[in-house]
Amino acid sequence: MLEKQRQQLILDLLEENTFASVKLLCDQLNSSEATIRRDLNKLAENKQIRKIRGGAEVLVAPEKPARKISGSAFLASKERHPNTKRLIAQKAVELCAEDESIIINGGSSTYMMAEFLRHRRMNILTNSFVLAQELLENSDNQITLPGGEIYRKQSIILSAFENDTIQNYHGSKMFMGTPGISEYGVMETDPLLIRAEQKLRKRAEKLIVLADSSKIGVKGNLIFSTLADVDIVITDSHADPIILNTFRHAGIEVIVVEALD
Amino acid sequence: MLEKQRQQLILDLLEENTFASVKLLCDQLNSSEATIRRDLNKLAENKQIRKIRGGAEVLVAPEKPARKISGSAFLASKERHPNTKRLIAQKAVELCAEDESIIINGGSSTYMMAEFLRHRRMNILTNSFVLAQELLENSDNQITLPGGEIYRKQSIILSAFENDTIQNYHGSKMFMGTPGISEYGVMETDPLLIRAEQKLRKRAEKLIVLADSSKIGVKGNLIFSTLADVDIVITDSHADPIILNTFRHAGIEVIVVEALD
DNA sequence: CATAATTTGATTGATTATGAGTGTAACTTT
DNA sequence: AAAGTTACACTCATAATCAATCAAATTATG
Repeated sequence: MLEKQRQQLILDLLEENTFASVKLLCDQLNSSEATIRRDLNKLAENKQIRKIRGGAEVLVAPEKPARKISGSAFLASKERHPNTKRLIAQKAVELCAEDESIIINGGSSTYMMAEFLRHRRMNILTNSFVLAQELLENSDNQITLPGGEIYRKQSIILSAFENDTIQNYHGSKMFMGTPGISEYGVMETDPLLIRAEQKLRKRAEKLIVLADSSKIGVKGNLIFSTLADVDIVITDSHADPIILNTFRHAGIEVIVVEALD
Repeated sequence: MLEKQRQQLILDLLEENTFASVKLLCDQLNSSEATIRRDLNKLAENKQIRKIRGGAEVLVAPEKPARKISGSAFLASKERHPNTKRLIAQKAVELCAEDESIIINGGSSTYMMAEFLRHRRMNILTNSFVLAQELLENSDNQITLPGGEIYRKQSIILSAFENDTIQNYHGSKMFMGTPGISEYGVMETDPLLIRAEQKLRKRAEKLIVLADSSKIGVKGNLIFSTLADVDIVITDSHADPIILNTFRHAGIEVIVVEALD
């Protein structure tokens, strides 16, 4: 990770919390104590943060942002292929047996699984606060959450530390969306989330990626996992067949639903 | 690939991610390090990007996305003394300073604290899913959750295991309601909840009990903690003064608000 | 087709960032 | 007050990044 990028993430984390310990930052940013300390010194020199024993805090409490409360988290997001994504989500749920234990990583694709989980009765571990909310209200599934602070930007629970409840969880499948999947693997954009998500991955036997055709072949961003670590990809019929064959050669089961929009 | 084309792709990639390392750009654009560096130099000369060690960043950071929150109504249980309980909750919040770290145990009494936490900015650890929901939507407080499954009966998170995120949490105060408090201590009805709640208790310096007059002197059920472990009791003016004196003798600070209904 | 101009990629050595180790200071616990 | 723990600044060896140089490859031009 780049120095500047790391420092920006430190600022972001402080924005969320007003305070962050050195240990937490090491954990979150995957860097050594020495590096984090150097970063904190630089940021403090530039009057961007205030160093305090054990970590750092924001200089001035940030402005309270005007808040708009509106419907569900992802309905607002301008999705491009809502109907196709819905079909993909449905197919994902169909892969699950009753009473199975699964893991659902937060995101707009996986959020759509909620509709089809309504009349199921499974054990679901999810880091998505809004999905947990939805499932708690409109389904009979057993919901488990990882511990941690709620990352407001995406209302996802950020488990900072290694020893967490989820270490005792075992899921047969983990479902996740992605901004892109290619021969390089599955991508993720948020450096803060990626580690927590990879921790989730370890708790599940199989990884199932929900990726509509606009995600197929898209590279860039951070690599969440290699193709070798992916078991199933669910996509739609507009996906490039050549790339899908690459996936199949990598031992991935590719499920194609019909593209609707 | 043409030079101009390559440089446009660099700009596109930066637009997406804010940062890009030289290595990543080499991979993405299939070019050598030297070429990428030359591109970056040109783009930087034209003030299209800013070079940083290891890569480049966009000139102006993109706006952070607006917060996404979904709404959910909490069905307030038909309590017997809603106005008095509200006053007690208000008094409880008044005990807290800005930026304090506190723990709020789930329950109908403590849920009412949410209204008064609206314009505060504190670090709040709570096992109450609905309280977390409410605070996430209507306050700027930092919310942390213990890991575990959601106990539907009370929508409280049940941390089953010992090694949890909350072991790293430290709160100055823990707030809790109770079905009864007497010389035997603070009571709790649910055997499933009591252990998880006692674990929370250990993470806080002081224990503050919210107990309207109908709870004072009530025995029975399970003992959550002895009086020796209680620091403050907030109750109303209908409470039996003799029992309140017992509390004071046990070293407890008793705060009495006026009974309204 | 040959030659010049430009672009590219590899190599080099200088510069800078990183992580581990160490001793000291600050804070806690006993 | 002493012992123990944690945070911290410092040094040093290693690794990564970078600008400069030069040769090879590509493209343009007469």
